[in-house]
Amino acid sequence: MQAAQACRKGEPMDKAKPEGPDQLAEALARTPRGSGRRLRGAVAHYLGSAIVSGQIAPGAKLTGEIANSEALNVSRSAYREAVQVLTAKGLVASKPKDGTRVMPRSNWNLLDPLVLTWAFTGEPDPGFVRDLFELRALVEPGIARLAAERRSKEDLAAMKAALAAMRQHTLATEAGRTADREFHEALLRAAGNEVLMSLAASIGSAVNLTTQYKQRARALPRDPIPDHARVYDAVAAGDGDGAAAAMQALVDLAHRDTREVMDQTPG
Amino acid sequence: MQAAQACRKGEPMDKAKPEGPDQLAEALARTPRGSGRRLRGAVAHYLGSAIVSGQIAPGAKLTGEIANSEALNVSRSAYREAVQVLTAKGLVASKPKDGTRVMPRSNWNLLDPLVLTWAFTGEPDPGFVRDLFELRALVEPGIARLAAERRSKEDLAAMKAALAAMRQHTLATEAGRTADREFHEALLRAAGNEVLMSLAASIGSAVNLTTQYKQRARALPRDPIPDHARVYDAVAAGDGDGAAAAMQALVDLAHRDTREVMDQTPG
DNA sequence: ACACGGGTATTTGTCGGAGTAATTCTTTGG
DNA sequence: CCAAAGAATTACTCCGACAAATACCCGTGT
Repeated sequence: MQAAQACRKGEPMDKAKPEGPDQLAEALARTPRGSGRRLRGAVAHYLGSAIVSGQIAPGAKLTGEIANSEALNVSRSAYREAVQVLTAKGLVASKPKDGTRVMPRSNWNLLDPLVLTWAFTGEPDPGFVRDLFELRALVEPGIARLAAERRSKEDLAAMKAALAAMRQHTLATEAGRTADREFHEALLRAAGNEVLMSLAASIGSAVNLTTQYKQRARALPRDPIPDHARVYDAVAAGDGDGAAAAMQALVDLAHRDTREVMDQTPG
Repeated sequence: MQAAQACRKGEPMDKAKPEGPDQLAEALARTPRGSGRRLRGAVAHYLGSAIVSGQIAPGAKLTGEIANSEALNVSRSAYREAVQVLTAKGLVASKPKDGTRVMPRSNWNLLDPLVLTWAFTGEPDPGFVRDLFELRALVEPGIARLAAERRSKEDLAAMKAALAAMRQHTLATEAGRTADREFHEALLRAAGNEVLMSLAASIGSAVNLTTQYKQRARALPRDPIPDHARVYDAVAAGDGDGAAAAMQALVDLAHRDTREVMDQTPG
C-alpha cells in the first residue's frame, strides 16, 4: 500500500539515500487497520504503543518529522496528524527547534480509551492493572449508590431486561456480554451524572481489555450473575448502601479473577 | 461566513448575510493564543467551544474541510489537524462522503483538560458543575485514604512544607495557590496510584477553572487551611477513615462555596 | 573570565494544490 | 421489489515550498 507512494511517479531508486531497514514500515503495516482506521491512526497506534510501553522514555525526543515520516513511508501530513493525536492525549509535546518530546507519565491521559488500548498491547503491567481496579473500587460503588437514589422506573426496567438477557445467554456468548454492558449502561444512566458516564466509558474500555486478556488465558470467570442481581435488588429497593456494597463485591470479584489469571501466566 | 456553523442536511441555505467578510476569522483571531498555542490550537478551541456549548448539536455535521478552512482563513492542513484534536477527544468523527459529525455527548471525553476548558468558556452549566463535584466527592476521599495507608516520610515532609507555605501566603496570593496545588500533588504522590494521578490532574484542572470563576465573581472563599491541616494530621497518623472524612469535608466546603457564587450570579 | 545580546541553524508550523480512496446515493437491470 | 453496478461527494494522503519560533553558538563588552 505504501508502495504506491514510491511507484506512483515512477521515480528511480536513489542509491545515495539507502532505504535502510524499513522494519518500521513493516511494523506499521502489521498494525491492525480496520474499516474506519486510517493511515494516521496506524501511525498513532504505532507511536503511542511505543511510548506507553516505555520503548521511548519520557523526556526522550523522537526523530524529526521529515526523517520519521520517511522511515515509516508515510507523508509528513499523515505523520503530523498522528502526532497531533498523541499531543491531544498528553503523550508528547512539540516545539520548534526542540523537536517532539515524550511528556512525563503524570501528563498522560491514562483514562483515554485509546491510551488504554495501547497500554494493553503486549503484557499489561500488573501495577497498572491494580491502579485501575483501585479506581473502579472507588467509583463504581458510588455510581451504584447514586443510581439507587435516583433511578426511574424506566432505568429499573432496562436493568431488569439486561439482567434477564445475561441469565439467558451467560457471559460465554457475545449476546451475554452485550447484555452485561447494557446492564452497566442502564445503571449509569440511572446515576444521572454525565461526568461519571464519561469516566465509566473509559473504565469500561479498560474492563473489556482485561476481560479479553482473561479470555486469552482461557480462564473461566466464576458466575457473576448473582452479584449483578444483588446490585439490581438494592437499586430497586432504593438502598444506596446496599447497592454500593454489592457493587464493591462485584469489583472485588473481578479483581480477584484478573489477579489469578495474571499470576498463572508469568514470563 | 456561516460556513462554519452547523449545516443540517436538506435544509435550504439562507443567502449570505451582508455583514463583514470574515466574521469567523475575526472571532478566530480573538481566541486567546498564548506562547505555545498555535493556529491549529485556536481553531480547535473555536470549534471545541462551539460544540461543547451546544452551538453545534450532536448529530449535526460541520461544513466540509475546504469550505470551512477557507471561511476561517486557515489552510486545510491546520484545519484538519484541529479536527484531529477534536476527534482524539471524542467530540467528532469523520467519514468520507458523510462528512465530520458531532458525536453524542456520551462519547465525549469530559475529563480531558482541554474539553473542560471549553466547557468553562462562558457560563458553566450548573448541572455539569454538580456532576464534577460528585466525582470529586467520590474520588478525593479515596485518594486521601490511600495516602494515609501508603505515605512515606518524604511525602509527609512535602505535605507539611506545602501546608506551611499555604499558611504563610494565604490563598489570595499566587504563591499560596501554588502551595495548595503542591499539597494536593504531594497527597497524590503519597497515594501511589498513577491512574488516580491522571484523573486528579483532570479534576484539578476543573477545580482551577471553577476557582477562576469564583474569583471572577469576587467571592471570598472561607479559609480552607484548617481542613487541609486535618487531612494532613490524619494522613500523618495513618488514619485512613479520618483522612477520607477530612477530605470529604474539604470537597463539601468547596462545593458549597461554588454553589453560592453560582446562585448569586444568575444568567 | 564571565555575562549578555544578537545572529544562525534547525525544527516545527502553515500554506496551497493535486490526486486517491472510501462511502453514500442513484440508477439500472433482474 | 430487490440487488448490483455506477456516479457523486467527501475525507484522506501526498508533495514541495515557505514562514515562524526558538535553542544554540559566538562574538562583544565589561
